[in-house]
Amino acid sequence: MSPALHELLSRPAPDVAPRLLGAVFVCARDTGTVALRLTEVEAYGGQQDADLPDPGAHTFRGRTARNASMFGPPAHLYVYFTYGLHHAVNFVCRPEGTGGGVLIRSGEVVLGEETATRRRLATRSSHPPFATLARGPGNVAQALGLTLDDDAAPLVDLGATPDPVARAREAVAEREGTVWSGLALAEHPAEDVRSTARTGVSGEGGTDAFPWRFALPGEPTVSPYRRATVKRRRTR
DNA sequence: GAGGCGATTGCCT
DNA sequence: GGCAATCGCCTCT
Repeated sequence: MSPALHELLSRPAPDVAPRLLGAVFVCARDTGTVALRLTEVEAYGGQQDADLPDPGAHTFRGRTARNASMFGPPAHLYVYFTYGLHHAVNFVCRPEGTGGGVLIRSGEVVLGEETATRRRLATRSSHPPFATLARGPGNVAQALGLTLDDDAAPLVDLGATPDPVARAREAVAEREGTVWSGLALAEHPAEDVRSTARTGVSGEGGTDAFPWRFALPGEPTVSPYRRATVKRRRTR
């Protein structure tokens, strides 16, 4: 892979995340190819020796079997399974070798709309509106066809171009018939980026102390903000 | 070895 | 706005 993406993802996640908005994330699978123009991401920091320990991150309590890939080389995927039914995907970052990542929260489907729709219909009773095909982390993973099998998979660097969508299309054609994931960066960073507290993160990590959710304003594909669910004791 | 609960989603009221 | 669904990681006993 060329050094550009690797160099970018070697930086701390909060620096990387806003730069990913507008980039195009391609996942080519046997079951179809889908590409997303990223509109919403969240940064998750490294462990104790990062500048700012991140209590909202999976890395916070150290390396485990589940989060091992987050401590691996940058420019790889970290896919995890949660709530017994959803997958979510991160790009692994590496601030000073402490682990970290950028959660892909939402994107606009720019390639493979039919495939994405078919995958999403597997768990829905109604046809998903276009803007919701990849809105929310669980929906992103489902639309792209990502599962735990894709954890630690490498991210192919498709370069930085003025037209990442076109670049993604070219790459899909070039690599027809193979299974791969890749990222085409936008040549220029998005000018208008909104940062807020992270969605669904409980405790201190979900407050304004960590304004590490980044989104493109005005995009219909950006997920609504939700607070972390309040813990309720099970009543037998 | 057991139990709590999560970087969520979609349907129901 | 409430809450069920559903599984496995992680913590504590």
